[in-house]
Amino acid sequence: MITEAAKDSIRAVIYIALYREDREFISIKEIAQTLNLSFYFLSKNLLKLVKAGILESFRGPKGGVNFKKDPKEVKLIDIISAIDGTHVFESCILGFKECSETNPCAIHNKWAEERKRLYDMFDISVKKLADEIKSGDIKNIKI
Amino acid sequence: MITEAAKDSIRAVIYIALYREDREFISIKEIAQTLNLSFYFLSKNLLKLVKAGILESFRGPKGGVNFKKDPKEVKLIDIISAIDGTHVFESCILGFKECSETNPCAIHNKWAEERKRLYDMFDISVKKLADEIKSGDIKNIKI
DNA sequence: TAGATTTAAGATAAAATTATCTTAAAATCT
DNA sequence: AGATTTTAAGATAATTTTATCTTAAATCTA
Repeated sequence: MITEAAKDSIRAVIYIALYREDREFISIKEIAQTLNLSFYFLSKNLLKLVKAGILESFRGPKGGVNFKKDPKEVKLIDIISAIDGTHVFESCILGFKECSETNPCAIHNKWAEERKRLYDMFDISVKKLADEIKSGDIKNIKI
Repeated sequence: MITEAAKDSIRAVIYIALYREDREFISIKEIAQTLNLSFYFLSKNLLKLVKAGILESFRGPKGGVNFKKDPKEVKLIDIISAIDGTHVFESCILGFKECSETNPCAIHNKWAEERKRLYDMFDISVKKLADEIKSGDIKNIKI
């Protein structure tokens, strides 16, 4: 559905939103350790978010990453888009180049609805998610 | 979402349901050529369906594959299950081993609903799909 | 029976994803 | 200034998925 790279990145971004508080930058090492992720793999993936303009980074002691865009404006779908692309949400599930309402594959109608729902599921801002978590709307939450 | 192997296999199985008529076996070569798939890759994948008891096969001229189970009893989810497994439909989208109602990840509730819907989307028999196609309920269909 | 056809099985390789390491560059700290 | 910390960039390798080929086994046809 989404790659490991996208999963890790989503978790990292939620972590940043939750724990940045008034810090300038959060080190990738801290994120990787806390979330039990590979520092190497996470570094590469977060770099993609930096290049996509979602995060900014800073080198040296006190360095790390943080949001460049306001987390209100960053949606999970933006993370997935920067890491995996959006092909999954836009294309035929049986792999046909030209699959549409007028020229459908055998399950076009069903999948067309579901892929929209999936897109909508990820069309939620990191800020909103972080707020839900902070407010305790979700108990025993884990990132 | 599902692998290329699963996509190809679903298309092949629909093809068999549509075009087997009263033939004993349909050759993999015919299927691959008609659906524009790799004969090699398709052979390997259909063999998995044979081993899963969904199809049966026969060697030699007049050989090929055909349903072992009644296509009424074969659902798309069974194809996906035999090729990809059902992990996608059962597991946390952020990759947590123990993600549940009482111990949820940040998007557990949303994903729990969507993955059920996805499962249900594939919980349709090949016979039913083939009938929908034959009856013309779906126009300009392509397999 | 000999040759042709078709799936079975396993070897090999190409491509994509994930994982790890090394070196460089930028910033900080002493 | 020199050592340390941290991201950047690129090299390398492991794993998984996809793709292709070869040989074997089963079956049919002539």
